[in-house]
Order: sequence, then C-alpha cells, then structure tokens
Amino acid sequence: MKNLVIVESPAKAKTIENFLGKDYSVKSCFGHVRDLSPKFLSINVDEGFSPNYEISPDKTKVVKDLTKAAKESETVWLATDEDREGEAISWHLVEALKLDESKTKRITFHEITKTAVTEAITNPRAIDKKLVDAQQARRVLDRLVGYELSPLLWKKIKPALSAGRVQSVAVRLIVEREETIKKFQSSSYYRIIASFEIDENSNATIINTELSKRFDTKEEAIAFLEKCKNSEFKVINTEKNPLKKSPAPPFTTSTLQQEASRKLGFSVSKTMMVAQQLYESGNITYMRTDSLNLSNLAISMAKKEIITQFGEKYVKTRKFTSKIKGAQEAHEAIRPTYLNKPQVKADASQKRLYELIWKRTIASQMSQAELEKTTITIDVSNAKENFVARGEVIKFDGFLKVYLESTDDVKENGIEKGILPPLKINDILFRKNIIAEQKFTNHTPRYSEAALVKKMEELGIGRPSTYAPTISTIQKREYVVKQDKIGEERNYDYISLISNDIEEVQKTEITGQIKSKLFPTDIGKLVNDFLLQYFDDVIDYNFTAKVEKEFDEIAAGKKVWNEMIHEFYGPFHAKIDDTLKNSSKFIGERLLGKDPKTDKNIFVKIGRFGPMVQMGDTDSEEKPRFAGLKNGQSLDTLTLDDALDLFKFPYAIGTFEDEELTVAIGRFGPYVKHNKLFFSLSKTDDPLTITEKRAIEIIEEKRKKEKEKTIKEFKENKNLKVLNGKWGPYISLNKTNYKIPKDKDAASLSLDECLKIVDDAPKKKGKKKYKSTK
DNA sequence: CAGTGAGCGAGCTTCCGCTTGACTT
Repeated sequence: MKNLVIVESPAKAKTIENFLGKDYSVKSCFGHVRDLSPKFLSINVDEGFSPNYEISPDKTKVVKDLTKAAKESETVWLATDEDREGEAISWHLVEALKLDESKTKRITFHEITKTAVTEAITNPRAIDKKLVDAQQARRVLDRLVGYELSPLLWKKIKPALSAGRVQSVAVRLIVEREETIKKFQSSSYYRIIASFEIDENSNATIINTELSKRFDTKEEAIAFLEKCKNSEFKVINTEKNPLKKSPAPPFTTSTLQQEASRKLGFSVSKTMMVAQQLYESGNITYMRTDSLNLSNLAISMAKKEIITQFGEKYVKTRKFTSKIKGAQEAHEAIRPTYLNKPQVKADASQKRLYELIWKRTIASQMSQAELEKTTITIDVSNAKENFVARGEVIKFDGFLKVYLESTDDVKENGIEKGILPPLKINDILFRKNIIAEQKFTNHTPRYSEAALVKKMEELGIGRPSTYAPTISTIQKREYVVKQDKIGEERNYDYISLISNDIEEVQKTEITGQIKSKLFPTDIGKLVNDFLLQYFDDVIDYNFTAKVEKEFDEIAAGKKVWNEMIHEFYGPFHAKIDDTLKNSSKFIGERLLGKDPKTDKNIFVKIGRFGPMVQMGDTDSEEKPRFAGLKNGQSLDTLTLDDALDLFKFPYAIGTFEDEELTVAIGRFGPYVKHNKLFFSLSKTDDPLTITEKRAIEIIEEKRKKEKEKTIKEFKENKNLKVLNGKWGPYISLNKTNYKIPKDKDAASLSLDECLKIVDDAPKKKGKKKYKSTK
C-alpha cells in the first residue's frame, strides 16, 4: 500500500477510505495510544517535569498493527483531530510507531466530506510541537493535581477518595447549590387573577388577566377584592408588538445531553451510549463535539429537505459560531448524516434521539418564527392597579413547525397565552370572577446531570468526551447522589370574589416533588470543605480558565510548558507538604452529647466506611461502640436522639419458622436477619418500627423472587442451580456464576452437563481488578 | 453483596482526555 492514513475513530476511517480510493489505506488508532502509567506519578519533577509515557495496555495491539502498516507504506498521513489532543495523539504516534519523519505528514480537517478530506491531502504540514507542549502541560498539570491531592484525602479523610481539576469543581457546584437551597427562605405573596366577559349577557368570550401588582399579605389582597366589588373595568390601552424568534443552533455534546434529558428523560450516559450507536451505524456525525458548525454539504441537504417538506419560504440557512470558552471545534456539530432521512430504523431510544437530532438540525436552517404579542390594560375604577391580559399569536410558524428548545426553568402556572378578543380603548368589561391566590417563591432548582454539564461547559471545565464520565465518577465516589424527592403537601389561601361574595378557603397543593436531581453526600460536603480550606485556588471556578489561557500561550510559543508547570507546582506542592504535616484528621467530628445510661460521649463523624456515630472516646481503654447512619440521615443534622436510636441495633423483633428475627443496619442499609440469611428492607420500611409481620412478608417476597429466578435445581447437589439473570440463564455454584454456552438449552441441562461447564470455565482473573472498577 | 469503624502496618486507592469493544456470570 502506498499511503497509510491514521484517524482516531474506526467509523471515521471507514467513511474516509471511500473518499480516497485504492491507493490509500485508512486505519484507526482509537484515540491516545500512550499515556502516563496509572500506577505511578510518572513525572520526573526534578528533571523539568519530564513525563514517562508508556503504551497503554489496551493499545499494544493497535500500535503493533499500525507499526507494521506504516513500515509497508510509502507515506503515513496523520489525520487525527484538529485540536490540542489530536496534535498530541499524532506526536505520540510518531514516537510509538517510530515513524520516519521524511515520510510522515500531518493533515487536518474538521468535517468528514470528500472535499474537506481531499483538500487536506493537498495541504500537509509538520506536527505543531508547540501545540503538543500545550497538551503535555495540560496532562502533567492534571496528573500532579489529581495524584497529589487524592493521597492527601486518603490520609486526612478516608481511603480511595479522589480529587481533580474537573471533578472537584463539579462537586463544589452541587455542594454550594445545596447550601443556597438550605439558606433559602420561602416567602409568600398573593397573585390576583381575573376573568372578564366582553358581553354582559353571554359568557361566550372570556378574557383572562392578571393584576400588575402582587400583594404581600392576605389583608391587602382582600382589601383589593373589596374595592373590586363596585368597580368598573375599562380597557385603557391595547398594544400590539411584533416579535421574532430564531431557532437554536445545531447540537453539540452538551446541548444534546440537555435536550435529551429534558425532552426524553435520558441520563447523560444513556444519551452518549445511544448517540454512539447512531454514529456507528452511520446515521449521525461524531457525537463528542463542541462545534456548532455544519458543513456546506449538510446545509444544502437541509435546504433541499426543508423545501420538499415545507416550501421555499421556510428556508433560511445560517452558520453558527461557538461562544463557549475554550471550544476546540475539531468536528462538525452533531447532525444526521443524511438530512433527507427524518427517521431511522433502530430501537426505540435510537429512533427518539435521532428524531431529536434531525429536528434540531433542520430547524436551525429554517426561517424565524413571527409572532404578534398583544397586551391589553384594564383599569379598575376604585383602585390604582391595573389588570393586564397578554396574548400571543403566531403569524408565521417558521422553525417552530419542527422544533422548540426546552428550558430547565420551573414554569409558574400562569395565564395561558393565546388569541385575545378584539378590544378597543374604553370598552367596558364585566367581571366574572376575581381570585387572590397565595403563591410561594421557589429556591433555585438542584442540578440535574445535564444541567450540571451545561454549567461546567459555561465555566470551560471538562470536554465533550469527559462530561458523562465525570458525572459518573462523582457518583461512584459517593460525593453526590442522583435522587428523587417526594413532594410535600402545603396549604395555601384561595380567596374568590364571585358576584358580590368574597369567599376564603384553604386549598392544598403538592410542592417540591423532584426527579433525578443531584444531591451532595456527607462525604462530598466534607471533601469540598477540606479542599476549600486548603486548596481554594485549585477548586476556584476560574482555575481552569486561568490555566487554559496559559496553555494557549504555550501553543502560541509565548511560554515554555514546563516553566508554566514549575510556577504552579512550587506553591502547590509546598501546600501539600504543609497540610500533610500540620493539619489534623478532617472527619467532621461533632460531639452530640452524652448517653443517658452510661454517661459516655456520643459523636458523629466520617469513618472508614462512611458516616457513623460513636459511643465512648477513642482514647479510652474500653473500645467505643459504632453504628452506621441510616439512609437519609446526615452528618450535620443528626441529633443525640437519632444517635441513641442507631445504637439500638441489632435487636430482635420476633420469630419465624422457629428462628429468631433480628433487625440491623449494615453496609447496604437496613436488613432483617433470619436463619443466617439477610433480607434488605425496602426504602419505605423504618427499621426502628418494623413489625414481625412485615419482616416475614419481606422474607416471603424474596423467596418468591428467588423461586421465579430458578430455572432448574438438582436434588443431588443443592449448591448448584440454573438461574435466570440480567444477561440470560447462568449456572450458580457456591456463589460463583458461570456462563452457559450459546448452543446449550438452559432448561434441559443435566447435572453432569452443568458440572462440565463449571470445569471448563476459564479460571477467574485477579479479584483485585474487579474490585477496583466497582 | 453483608453486620465493618481504635491501633498496628502491609498494600491498595487517585487525575483528565482521546477512543471502542469485551464483557458482565
């Protein structure tokens, strides 16, 4: 083969191969092929921070294959992405494949079209070493921060924690949002809404309005209603204003995650998984991008499709440019590969996500929507306040025909905007009813996963390829949890004026009900407090923006990368050493009081396995008693009474089948123990008040489920079972599971066959590996 | 899954960004 072209993604390789013809072989390197070893710091701090790179274990085969292919080629074209990471990937390829510089060429393109690719081939260049240095600075900085801060946390707080430039700021956002919510004081006000009839004798046409003023107290609201009793209501102003709305730009990774979350209820990782499938099946362009750009080819395809479907006047092509800090724009925006395909044949999730992408892309090239806003002001003769009616009429739908972006804002159930009846100044209206409704101010909402991504992108923290992994990391570390919250009932005043009667009633509403929002945990809060106290500069919201600026200077040749690192590392490392030596354990310990029975001190603090209470002093001769906190309890709100309750476990609640039933709280929450077996309580069971009857119910439920799961049992060997699991049938023997070969029918296996499968199964690899990924 | 928590000390944990399978048992 004459030419070897190397790109990052295999799907991209396949597409490009078709553009270039038979003289070119296109292969993929699957992203970075070398990195710092995860086992060590791998940076020679005293030798100019020189990094020790090694071929990543999962890339040895790729490197071997590419080295061979390169040897057999006349020219190697490095076509990795056109950004800092892409440049570094190319440089690492030169090093790892030991490429001969004279036959190596670097090319870039940021859209996968035939023109872009063939043009790139005619404009090769050398590797930009300054840009590579900027990437090395980024890599080394992240490693130093992550691998020096994390061990400090292990020593001062608890093992296996982590900190980093990106994740720690993400946690901070969630912790601080929770603090503002905690501080928030809801206040109430009275909103007045009124409906009027245009004609005294018929109720055919009704106009809904809201008073321009909101009252702070019930008395003021009632006083106003009193005034309305004998008032005349007269139109004193009508106003019509044209309004134009423009479509949102096409999707980037971050906006796709947000809209898929709002419109389809997808988690950030689900969106990425489904998008990956669409990408691999050739239905959409690359899904990890921060670019808003559409290729000319895509725009003309969109134009054609819009004309076919909606007509010429719905077309308005546009080029969007990114306003996001640090956007690197190595790809196109996320769009359908073929815009004349509004749907794809695939599973339900893929179909829905694809349609969303199709609509958003098409809408971005459509005409503005034209609306007319109408405002009618109504005078109240006995009061100085006015009622206002707002209407909105779509004159031309434009892009709204296809797509409207959603928002995260909580909607106040206001007066719906629609067409208003034709009214003139001095028209008299007839009061039908006027209602004063008590309303409450709401705190800022907690972050959803996607809303957090949006915030991170605004701060320039993280990249399209890391948003989803970062969000799963901070959940895996148990710094934050994704939770629902059940709403609470709340009473509110509802005062109506109908005819001449003012009637006051109390109504109830459900408030504060939320789904899948991020809450900080005790550990998350504690780690954040620690970092804030000792390393506030690193978790400053502007830290990334500040270092990004320096990376840019390195790329521009105005700064030397390891000098920049040196300037950061000096004070940073000194602070690490100082904190290590001079600060005490940081475990949020709080004295709650004394146990009334033993007079021993009771504390709450973070232990090796999370939040716990402790009875007795650590330095006393007698070993203290410990107990874990229940789900939903928190380090900073736990009371002495809560703690005393926790020390009641384990306790007996009755007997079942001649065996004692005991309740306790363990590693995985509250459970009932019966005959050496454990049965988890459900979230709605309170371990302090659970009855014998309920415990037995739980045991029988679990037994029933076990039974349903069982496909086959053997009298001869009680330990061996054929079970039905998440990934289909499998064999379970002494708590170890074995895969059933695809050509075997699970239900008809004999005991001997099962034992043969167990014997033939490959021996388990080191257990450590499994634990670390858990 | 499993009922731990001091202290002793071994040996472990950890970052961000670029990419997919292999695999879950």
